[in-house]
Amino acid sequence: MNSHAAIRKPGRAERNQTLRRRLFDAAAKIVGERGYAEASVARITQAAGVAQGTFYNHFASRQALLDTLLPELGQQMAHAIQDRTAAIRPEAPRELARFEAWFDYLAENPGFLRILNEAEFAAPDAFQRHIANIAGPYHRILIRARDRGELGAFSDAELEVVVHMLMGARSYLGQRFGPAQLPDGAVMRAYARLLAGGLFGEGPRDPPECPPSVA
Amino acid sequence: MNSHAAIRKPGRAERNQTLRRRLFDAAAKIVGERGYAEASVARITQAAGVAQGTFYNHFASRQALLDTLLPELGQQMAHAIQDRTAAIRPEAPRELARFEAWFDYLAENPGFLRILNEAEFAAPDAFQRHIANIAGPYHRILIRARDRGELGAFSDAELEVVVHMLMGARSYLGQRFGPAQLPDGAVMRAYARLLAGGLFGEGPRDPPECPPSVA
DNA sequence: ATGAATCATGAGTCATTATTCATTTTTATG
DNA sequence: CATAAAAATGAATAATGACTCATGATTCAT
Repeated sequence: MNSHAAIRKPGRAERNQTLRRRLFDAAAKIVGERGYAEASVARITQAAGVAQGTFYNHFASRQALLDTLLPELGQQMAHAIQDRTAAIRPEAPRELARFEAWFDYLAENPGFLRILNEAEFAAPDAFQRHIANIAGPYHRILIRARDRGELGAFSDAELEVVVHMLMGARSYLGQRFGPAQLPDGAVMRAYARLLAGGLFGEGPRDPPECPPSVA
Repeated sequence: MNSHAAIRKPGRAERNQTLRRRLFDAAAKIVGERGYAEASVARITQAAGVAQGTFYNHFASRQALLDTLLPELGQQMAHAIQDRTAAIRPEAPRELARFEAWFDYLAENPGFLRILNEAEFAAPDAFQRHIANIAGPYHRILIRARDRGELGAFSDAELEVVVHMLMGARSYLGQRFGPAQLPDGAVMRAYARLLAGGLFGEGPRDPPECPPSVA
């Protein structure tokens, strides 16, 4: 039914999808660079190259679009990290790989961290959904690792706390040490050391092996 | 010169201070409860019981007031925590006390966390200043503790990373487990365990000793 | 007390925004 | 091609908000 040449024949549904995506991408770019407050309908539609009224044929309201941003991009981020780390065992190097993948993702998607962090206030529902999306699977991963004997004896509730600690740590580190602000790999090393032996563990089990009993 | 009765004699300077404080407190309350966006000059002045124009006799602009919120309240918070933990030694229990004091402070000042976190976007200069105010001394404290031999062999740069990890962890935990949302003291226990032995430290030196291998 | 400086007031200005709607253009169908 | 449905348009609406300013009150030094 597509004539004989499949050159240009967008079709109404496909066209709608494309335009919706254009608006979404424009919003993501603006929010990532300048924040939610600057993402007015006027600016978004201008960046997408359509008239203001068009916006409301694709989204019920400005807030509706803003609420879509984080869940969608967040899933994208989660998949990017999962894909790179799912196969690694045991859990310790896998967790380090997740951490590294997070920074790589931030480097490739410079606007993401702002979209994520500011969402807590500019799109609270989206933010809660995202946190649940990430924390839930993360929690289950740690529980399984513990059951395999690869973690300390944390309870389920304690592991949930750990998950939020690690997420908070990533968020702050992402802001502060975004591109490459610290000498060499101090960020990775600090993270690895803290997870491997804690802050107060006498001798970290990295270069050596076991703490020398009393020293 | 105050007559013989020191009843009421505000004086211009003192009065100005009082009014400035009234505006500051009103803003802090509104921002803490409803966010920076809701803290319009109209609402602030109404809450403070003055006319809108009065605002500009005490602050150069709305943003100027918003920019003073976090640094001032942040110092207050820092002192509250310092006062309760400065004397504790060694560093491990002291760090735990800081953590506990943070949650106590949040419980007593419910608006603070929002003022802090949203400031990253609503008052970026103030936010950076606050982070520096907290991270700097914190970093020095950890460096001294390490030099006393109470920490693992972290480098200075690594300790800076640790500081930001801990700050991020606190921020996230504060949001998610604000009043008392987790069964008993799982938050404190998880924090203590992670700092004492890391996430992957085989046998944490707490209640049991080793997980039952396979179960 | 008096005049000058300081402060309080709130109505008015100007700019910005989300959203609607009458109209036009495009797309699909008979 | 003709017609109806769907989508695009952009000007109009209505609300909000930061900031200004002319006016009037208060404070202070003399």
